[in-house]
Amino acid sequence: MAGSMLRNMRPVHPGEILREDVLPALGRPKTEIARLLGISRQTLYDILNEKQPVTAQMAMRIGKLCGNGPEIWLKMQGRYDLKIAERELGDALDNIPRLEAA
Amino acid sequence: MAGSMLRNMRPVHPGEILREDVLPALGRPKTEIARLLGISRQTLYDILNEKQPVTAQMAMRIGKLCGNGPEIWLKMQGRYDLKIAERELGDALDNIPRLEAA
DNA sequence: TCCCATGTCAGCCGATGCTTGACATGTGCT
DNA sequence: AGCACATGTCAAGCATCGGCTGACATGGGA
Repeated sequence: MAGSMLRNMRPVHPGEILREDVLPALGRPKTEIARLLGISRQTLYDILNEKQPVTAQMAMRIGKLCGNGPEIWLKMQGRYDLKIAERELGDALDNIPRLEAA
Repeated sequence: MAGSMLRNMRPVHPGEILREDVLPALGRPKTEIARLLGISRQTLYDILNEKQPVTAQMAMRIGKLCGNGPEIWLKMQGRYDLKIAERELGDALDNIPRLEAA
C-alpha cells in the first residue's frame, strides 16, 4: 500500500534533505537563504545540523521558499519525532495496555 | 485525490476527538485513563481542553492505549499546527519568495 | 586588501510540556 | 450520615526547547 516504503526507512531529519539535496539545488549562499526565510542564520544552521526540529512555522517558511508546500516537511519531522519518542519511551510503552471500546 | 476531503476541513485538535468520541467509547473514568497512559491527570485534562498539543510521545501513548497507532494522532496535531502557524505568520509569508532550482 | 560566506560557540530569553498539590463539587455505596 | 472516589479547575514550579544576538576564526574571490 502507499507509504509502506517510506514507513520502513530509517527516520530522516528534514535538515538532512535540506542540506544534502534542496539547498545545493537552489545554489544560493546559506546566509541568503536564512534571510529569505526570515529566520536567523544560526537557526538555519541548527536545522541543517539536525539540532532543531522543523516546526510548523518553519515548515510553512521552507514550503513557501521551495514551492512544495509545508506538509512534506512537517510529515518528515513527524516520522522522525516518532522514532525518537519510541526510543525514549522504551519500556514505558509496555506498561500501557490496549483498551477496547466498552 | 485521497486526503482532499480532510484537507478542506476545519482544523481539529486531537483533544476534541478524544473528548467527544474516543474516551466516551472506552467508558472508563478519566482518572484511570491518565494513570494508564502514564501521565498526570492535569496533562490529560489540558489535552482534552485543547490547551496542550499531542506531542510525539503522547501520540505513542494514546496510540498504544487505543490500539490504532500513533500516526493518526500526530498527523491530526500536525494539520492543526499548520493552520495555527499559517494564521500566526500572516503577512510574513508574503515576504518569502519562491525560489527555483538554479 | 576588503568583502562576504562559512561554520561553530556561548549565552540569553520567552514559551512550552508536564508535573505536583490543592480545592470545591458531585456521586454512589454501606 | 459518612466514606471513597471521580470531576473539573487553579496555581506554582521546573526543565527543556525554539529562536535570537553577538562574536570568533577561516577561506575564497574581486
